[in-house]
Amino acid sequence: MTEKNIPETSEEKKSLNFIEQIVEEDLKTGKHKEIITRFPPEPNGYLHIGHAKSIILNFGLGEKYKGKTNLRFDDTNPVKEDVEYVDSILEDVQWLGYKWHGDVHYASDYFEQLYEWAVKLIKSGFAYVDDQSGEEISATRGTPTKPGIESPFRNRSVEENTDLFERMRKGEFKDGEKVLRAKIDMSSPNMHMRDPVMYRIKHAEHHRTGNKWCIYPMYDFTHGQSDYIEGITHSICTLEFENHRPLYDWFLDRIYEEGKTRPRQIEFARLNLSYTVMSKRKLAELVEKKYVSGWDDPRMPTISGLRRRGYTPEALKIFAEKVGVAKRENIIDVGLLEFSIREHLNKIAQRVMTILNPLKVTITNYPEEREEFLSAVNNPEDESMGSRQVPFSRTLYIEKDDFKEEAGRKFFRLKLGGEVRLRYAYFIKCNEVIKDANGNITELLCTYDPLSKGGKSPDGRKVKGTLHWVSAKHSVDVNVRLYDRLFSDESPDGHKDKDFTEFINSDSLTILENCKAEPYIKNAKPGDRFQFERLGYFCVDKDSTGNKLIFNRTVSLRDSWKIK
RNA sequence: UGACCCAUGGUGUAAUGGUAACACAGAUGGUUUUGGUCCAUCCGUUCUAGGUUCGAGUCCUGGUGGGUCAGCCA
Repeated sequence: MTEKNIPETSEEKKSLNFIEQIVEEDLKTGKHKEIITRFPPEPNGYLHIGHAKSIILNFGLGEKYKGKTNLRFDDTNPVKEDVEYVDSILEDVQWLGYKWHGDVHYASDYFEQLYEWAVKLIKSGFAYVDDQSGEEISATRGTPTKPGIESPFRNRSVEENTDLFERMRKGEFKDGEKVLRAKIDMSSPNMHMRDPVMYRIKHAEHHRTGNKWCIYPMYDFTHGQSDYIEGITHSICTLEFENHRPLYDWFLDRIYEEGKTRPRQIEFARLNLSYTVMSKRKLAELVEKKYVSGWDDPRMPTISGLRRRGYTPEALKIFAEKVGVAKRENIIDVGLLEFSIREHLNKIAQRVMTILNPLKVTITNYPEEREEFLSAVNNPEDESMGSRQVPFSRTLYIEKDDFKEEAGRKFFRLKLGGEVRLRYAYFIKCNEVIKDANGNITELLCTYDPLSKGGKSPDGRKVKGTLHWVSAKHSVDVNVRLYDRLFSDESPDGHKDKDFTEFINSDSLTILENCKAEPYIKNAKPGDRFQFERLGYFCVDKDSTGNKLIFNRTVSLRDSWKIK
C-alpha cells in the first residue's frame, strides 16, 4: 500500500478540556495509576439535564481513561431525602447507558467512620461542641468583610467535648441544642473556614439508617471523606463549591494517611439552558402548581421529561460533547439541544406519513373501489432499514397547511389549478374546492396523472412541491401532542424584579385529536420513535391505550421556509 | 468596600508564547420525490490600560464587568 504517511497530526487529536488535561497529567506523572470518579447526587429530587452533563462527564472520564466511576448518594440530611428519589436516579443513570463500579454507595454507609474521625478531631483539639443557638452562631459568624466572633464554648476541654459529643449521639439533647464545630479561624476571609458546623442534631428517621442516628454530618464533613474512603482520585463538582475546597482539604489533611489515594476537588461550570429553569426548587414549583403534568412532563428539562419527550441517551451525549466543560458561566442555546436530537434521530428514525390537520382530497379520476400499495423508503439515511408498502386510494387526507386557494410563487404546495407530487404516489392537480356554509374548505377535488406512479413524471415535467398524505380508509386515528418552550423568556429566572413564573408560556402544549397516520404505525409501542415526514420527530407516549396511540413531538424538522 | 473564580463571533467551546479554529444559530447559493438531509460561501480590531518578549488571546500588574460565599441544605 502506498498510503501517504500523513504525520500524526492527521489523527486530528481533539483538544482536551481542562479536567481531561489534569487527568492525563496525573496519569502521565504516575500520581495515579488508575482514576476513579464519582457521581454523588443527594436523593432529594429528580435529575435534570444539568445532572446529565455531570453524569456524562464523570462516567465519560472513567470510560475514556479506563478507570472506574462510582455512584454515591449523598444522603446526610434525612428530612429532605427519600427512596423514591434514589430509585428515579438509578433509573436515569442506567437509561443514559452507564454502569457504576461495584455496588451503589451511600454516604450514610460511612456514618460510623465519620463519627470516629470526628472524635479524632476532638481529641486533637480541632473540634468542639458549641451550645450556641443557630441564631447566635449565625450572628457571630461575621460577614464577608467583617471577621466573626469566637464562641464562648470554643475552648472547652477535650474531655468535656468528648463527653458532650458522645451524649449528642446518645440522644440526650434536642434538635438544635448543640452542634459539633471545627476549630479553624473565625476571622478567615473565607466564610467556610469560620468554625464550620460538622454535626447537627436531627431526631428524624433516615431512609436507610432509620433511627440509628440522631446526629448527622454536614456536607463539608462528609463529602471529601467519602471520596477518600472510596479511593476517588478526581472529585468533580460545580463552581459554587470552589470556596469549599480549602475546607475539603483541611479535613483531609487531618485524617489522611500516607500512601493512600488523596482525592482532589475540581470545579466546573454547571449547565444552564435558555428558555427553561434548572433549579430543583423552581422545577418543583412547576409541578406543584400544575404548570406541568409532573416531573416527567415532556416540557421539563428533567432526564425523565426528556426521555418521555423522545430524546435518546446518544443525543444527550452529543449535546454534552458540544457544550464542553469549562469554568465560565454559560447559558446554552436550547437550539443546540434540538440540533443534537435531530442529528441522532435523522440517522435512526423510521419515516412514516401522518396528517396532523387533515383535509379531505378526492381523486375524481381514480376508480371508486381501487386500492394499490406503493413503495416508500423507511429511512433515506439508512438503506438497511428497507422500504414498506403504503396504501393509496381514491379518498386521501393531506395537511390543511399544504393547500391554499391562491398563493404566490414561493408557495410550493397545492393551490387551485396547481399540481404537486404526493410522495411515493402520483402527481395530482387541484380542480375544485368545496366549502361549507361558513366558507371553510372541507374538501378538494383533484385528478391524478396515472403515468406519474411512484412520483416520477414520464414527460419530465417538474413540480416544486411534494406532499405527504394518507389514504382515508386505511388510516389510523392518533392523538398528537405538540410542545413549545415552557417559557417565553430566554432566561426566566434571570430577572431580579420578576418571578420566573411570569414568563411561563401559556401556549406550550397543543393537543391534536384528529390525526391520521398510515397503517404502518399500528403496532407501535410506548417509546417508539418515528419521523413524521415533513413534520418532525415523534415518539409514542406512555398514555397511549390499546385503541389510541398518543404521540409526543420530540422536535420539529428544521424549517428554512417560514410561513408568514 | 474581604476571599476565591471567570472574561475569545449572537451562543458554546478550542488555540498549552508562534497564521484566532470548530460547532450551533443566522444569511446567501447549490443538490433534492421530506421547504428534511447533504454541499458551498458569508458572519470576531480575543473586556480595558500598561508591562515582559523577536513575538501575547495565552505570562505579569492595574482597572472594568460578571459569578460564588454570611444554612444546624447539598
